[in-house]
Amino acid sequence: MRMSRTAGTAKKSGSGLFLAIYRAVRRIPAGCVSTYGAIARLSGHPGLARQVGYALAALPHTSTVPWHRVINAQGRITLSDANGAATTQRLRLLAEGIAVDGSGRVSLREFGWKITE
DNA sequence: GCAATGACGCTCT
DNA sequence: CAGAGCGCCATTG
Repeated sequence: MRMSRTAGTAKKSGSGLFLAIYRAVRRIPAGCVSTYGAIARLSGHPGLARQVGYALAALPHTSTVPWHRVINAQGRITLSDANGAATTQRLRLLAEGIAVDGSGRVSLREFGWKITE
């Protein structure tokens, strides 16, 4: 595992939750998107969908976690967008071949990650 | 230890 | 499909 522990706040928090979430997000194959609830569930913490977003929010730039592939169950990009992160995510998804409309909506029906492994 | 917050999920309208 | 309300739980002040 890459030293993603550089997650400043996350590393200090010492909660395995963050690490578990990061691992689940990394599990997402390219060209697919997953939901916070799914990540929480895959990470072994069902119901902690909110904390998934919290963990990603604390995610450092040095991390190789494809957080942009994580969206809400509605297939919508819900981000604080304090620094234009939402825009970044939209661009990244488009780069992955994922169709995102002007409202930041993605077709989970088409790109929603399906555990096929 | 309590109160407030948040990149959420689900149901109803 | 869009909007509003309620519930869940960990992190932070």
